[in-house]
Amino acid sequence: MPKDTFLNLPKEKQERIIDAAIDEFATHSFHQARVTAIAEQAEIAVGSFYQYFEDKMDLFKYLMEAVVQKKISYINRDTMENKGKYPFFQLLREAFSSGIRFAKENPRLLPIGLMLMKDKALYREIFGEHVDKGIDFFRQMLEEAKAQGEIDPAIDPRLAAHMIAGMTFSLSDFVYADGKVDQDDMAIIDQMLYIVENGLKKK
Amino acid sequence: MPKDTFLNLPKEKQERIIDAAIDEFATHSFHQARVTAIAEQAEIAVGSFYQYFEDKMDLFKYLMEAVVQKKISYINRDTMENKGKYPFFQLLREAFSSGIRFAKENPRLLPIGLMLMKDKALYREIFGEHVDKGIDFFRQMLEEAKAQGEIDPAIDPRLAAHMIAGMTFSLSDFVYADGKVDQDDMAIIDQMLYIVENGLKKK
Amino acid sequence: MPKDTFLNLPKEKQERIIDAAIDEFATHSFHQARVTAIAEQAEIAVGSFYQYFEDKMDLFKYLMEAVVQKKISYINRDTMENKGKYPFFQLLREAFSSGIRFAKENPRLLPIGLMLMKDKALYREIFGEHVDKGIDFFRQMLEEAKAQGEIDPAIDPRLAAHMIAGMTFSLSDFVYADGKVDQDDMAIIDQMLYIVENGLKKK
Amino acid sequence: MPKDTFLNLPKEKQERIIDAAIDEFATHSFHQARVTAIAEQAEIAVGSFYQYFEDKMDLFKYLMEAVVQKKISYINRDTMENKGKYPFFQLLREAFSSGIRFAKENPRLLPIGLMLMKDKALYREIFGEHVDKGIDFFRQMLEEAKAQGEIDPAIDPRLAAHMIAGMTFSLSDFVYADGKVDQDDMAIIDQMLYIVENGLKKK
DNA sequence: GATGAATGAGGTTTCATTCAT
DNA sequence: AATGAATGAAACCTCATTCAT
Repeated sequence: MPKDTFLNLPKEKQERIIDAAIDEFATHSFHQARVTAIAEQAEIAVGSFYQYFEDKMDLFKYLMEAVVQKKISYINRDTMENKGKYPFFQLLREAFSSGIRFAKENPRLLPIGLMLMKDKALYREIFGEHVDKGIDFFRQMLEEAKAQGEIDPAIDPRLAAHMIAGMTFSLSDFVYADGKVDQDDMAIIDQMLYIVENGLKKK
Repeated sequence: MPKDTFLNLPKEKQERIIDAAIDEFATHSFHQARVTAIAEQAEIAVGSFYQYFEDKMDLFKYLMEAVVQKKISYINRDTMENKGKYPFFQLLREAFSSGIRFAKENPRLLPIGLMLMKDKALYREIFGEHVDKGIDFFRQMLEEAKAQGEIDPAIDPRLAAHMIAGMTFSLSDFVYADGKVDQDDMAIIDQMLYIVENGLKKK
Repeated sequence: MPKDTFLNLPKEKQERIIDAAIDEFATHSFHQARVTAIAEQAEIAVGSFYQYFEDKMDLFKYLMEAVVQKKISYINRDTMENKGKYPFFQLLREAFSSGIRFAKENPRLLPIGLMLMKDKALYREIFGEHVDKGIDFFRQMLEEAKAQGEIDPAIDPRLAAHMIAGMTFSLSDFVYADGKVDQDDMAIIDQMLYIVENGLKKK
Repeated sequence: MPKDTFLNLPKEKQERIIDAAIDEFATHSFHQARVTAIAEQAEIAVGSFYQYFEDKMDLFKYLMEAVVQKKISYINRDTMENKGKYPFFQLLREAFSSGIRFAKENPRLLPIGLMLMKDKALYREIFGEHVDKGIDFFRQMLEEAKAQGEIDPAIDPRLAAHMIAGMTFSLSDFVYADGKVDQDDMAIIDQMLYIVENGLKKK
């Protein structure tokens, strides 16, 4: 919820500010990140910063919401809208592949997301009490899949959801650590899915 | 490397300080954590803190090393020493079960570990350049298992190692989020292993 | 090298700060001098101080350079530029008289200069390795005068330079200790020169 | 005025402490000098320090008085006692030569003396209001010499005293800067005296 | 008398935020 | 709306001195 002053800014300027913020938060924890540094890199006056945002947290929240939006934007719309029609493992494949595409194209956002994910206090401040939407998302999918008989009835959806969520982090880490994944990315996803699928599916 | 002054302190006092430090680091990032708060909670003078430790980082490093030691202490010694003799999935089971026991008995250490794991700069400061021992550990195990024909030859050990490492985090998270896991912990591990085993093993 | 922020300040404010700094450094050694005291006396916030200067040393260096400039400004320009044309003892007279004028008109700067002169480590930090420009200056003058046959060939210019440099301190001290020298200042210089001249000149 | 505890200490220990103190004060201003550093180097406990001396200043004063005593001890006793009988320039020669001997044999004391000499506030704290005994000493000598007709009646004893005192500093500096003066020291003194004598004596 | 841990006031510096132009 | 100086509350850390054994 930045102020209107920010939203009325020319897009180019908005982007300069957002970019500067991303750079700062990508390399510093929320508390270490300096408003002054952001303003400097964005080539705006510090005072202006406070005409655009309530305070540092205000910008950070805005950033996080934007990140979430962006991440969602990577998910195939059709898949999104017709979730019910697709088999579980195909949805999972879409989730992973959108995740990896997002990670590859927005590498600077990864460390911010990770940091946030691990700082529960911060997370709660931003997304409220209910602590992990990602896990819930997978859990729901798993429960439906279980109901459809797609996966092994012995599986505890809660645990499996945690595992899968963890894997998406692994994927990100993997991409991030090894830099540009020039091999066939799909091959990686396929392998991961292959493992998960073998692990979960009904026998 | 705390100073001798600290090591000569009565155990009870040492613990008070360590406990206070854990509490502070569990709820604040390294930079956000305040020496003063630690001193206050431990009921010592700030000056005393600096007679015990070089500075905040010194304490943090000490804490991290202690955590690593403690974590290692949860691993069954026999398993540790005769790694070669056991089948891969048994070793994995031991790794998971020691991890979950550690997590359950030291819940306050989890957030610190997670935070550290995600702050690469801090991690490097403490454990040096070689960035992820955990992943390396699993990778090596996987390569040997692959050579032994225990796992699917199509598996990329590097990727699988990332996945498994990610899962240990999931496990911790799971334990942490749900608090005291009063159900049969082993059942959880078994389920996770069941999934992983089905995913990885040679068919 | 204060920051631009300082240089852009209204002269009046700059002076208030410089004055406060001089007062503080005149009565305290560099390490004893407190930034807070300077800020208080100058009636600025401590934070402002750090918008003007990098740190305490930055201010001190600036001050010292300003002092040197000011001291130089007291030397008659013509004498400065046509050094070669004037006889040694006339140059010396000019050096002494400019020194005494400087001392009389800037009494608060004296103790700072003296303190600096005696703290070799500090001196080096500010003016670099080459430790005593004043002495070198006199030595050079003496060597030329010796070559011109103006002074006794038995004189060791190095020693004499030390002596003369020492005397300039004496002069300053004299002025400083006795406060406003209301007697004829030139008479003092003349007497000093009379002594030195009789001591050095060729017989 | 150290406490009796100090004076009762075995000479060897007293010296270790004094030496450590000299080293510390020779390299740091009074305020920069650390009691802890002195205790460490002297291999005594900090607590012990405070059983020997009231505080840091107490030690410093004691040191300064010891230095003065030591300096005096370099002056030929006969010269001291029969001051009246000797001609002025011979006394001056004795003063200079004792000074140079002292400087050469106690090089570490020089920077301390210089520092003190330039920190009027400190000086006053230690030697009381009357600011410069050295200058007074020379002034008195000069007045007597003037009365005896030994020196030029036009000379102002006050100024000349300042000059001569300044020169003793020059001498010290000279010795200190150039390290071990292996040339004939007396030659240096003679030259200095030659200059001074020619400058001052009655014509 | 000796020890060295304990104390806390005080100093420097940073930085989010406000203010005046 | 834009600017960037001004502010002052912390934070870290040091060290003279005291205290308890």
